[in-house]
Amino acid sequence: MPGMEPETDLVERWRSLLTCYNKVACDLERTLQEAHGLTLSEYETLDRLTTQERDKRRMQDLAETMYLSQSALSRTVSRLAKGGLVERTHCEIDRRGVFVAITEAGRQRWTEARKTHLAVLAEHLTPATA
Amino acid sequence: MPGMEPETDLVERWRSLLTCYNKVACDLERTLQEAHGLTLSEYETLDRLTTQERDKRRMQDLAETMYLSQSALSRTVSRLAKGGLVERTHCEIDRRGVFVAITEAGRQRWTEARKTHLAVLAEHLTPATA
DNA sequence: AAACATTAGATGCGCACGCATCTAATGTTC
DNA sequence: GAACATTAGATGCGTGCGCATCTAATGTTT
Repeated sequence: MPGMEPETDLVERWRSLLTCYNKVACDLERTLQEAHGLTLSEYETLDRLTTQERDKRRMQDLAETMYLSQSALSRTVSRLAKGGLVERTHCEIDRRGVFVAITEAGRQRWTEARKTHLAVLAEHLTPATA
Repeated sequence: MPGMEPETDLVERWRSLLTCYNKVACDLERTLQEAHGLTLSEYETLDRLTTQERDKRRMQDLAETMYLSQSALSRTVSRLAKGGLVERTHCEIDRRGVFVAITEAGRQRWTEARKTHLAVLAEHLTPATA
């Protein structure tokens, strides 16, 4: 009898996703803040900016690869800019657009934070973690 | 050469977890709110109260099976109580403790919301979703 | 039993979030 | 080219969160 109780499976999968995610995210958030003064979103933003080869990214492109709402990303970039980890430059061709570029300080901060990030991840999801 | 690049794998797993979780959670949050006036946390709390057989649960026991901080759970239960979906009763033996019991209205609301919940889950994580 | 430590849960606080809206620039239509 | 629609990103607003702290009840020590 196929499809007997797929609901239970579904809910169970979701619950483990929920639990697992929150454990990791919470720990990451706390640890990154303590050790490097970065929010998880801030770290992830820097990460996108270093990983993707281009040195400049439009907000929009950045948004596509992220999980944040448009407004949340906007504010995250604002915070990073205020801290000097990122620079905003107007797009010449389309002056509505905004380019975001990581600064040297940003790259440095990211390099340090990366170790912490990896350590926390390793601690939580090394084996098969649902 | 074992352990060559476990870092990349680790980060990739995390990223997909992050993305997947946020998609589902965000949709769930929005849909549950619209259709039933429930927060995700509120729904999950009701879910714990109906699924676990006991009719009464101490805050502490409830907290163990959940992903929320103590304060967040406390406020979630407050909201549910204000809406009449849950009842708090003092524990006689240890008067610091608080029992939480789902009400008939709560059970009803949960029953309706469950359909929505399952539908959203099905929509997002039917196949192999990382 | 008086003083101290611990524990259960509530609450003040600051913060990041999503939604809706606003502003300014670009595209489109007549 | 003037009026309207659309688009990129910023901002007002309300909300739920975690952390730290507070309150009240229980345990423990002497």
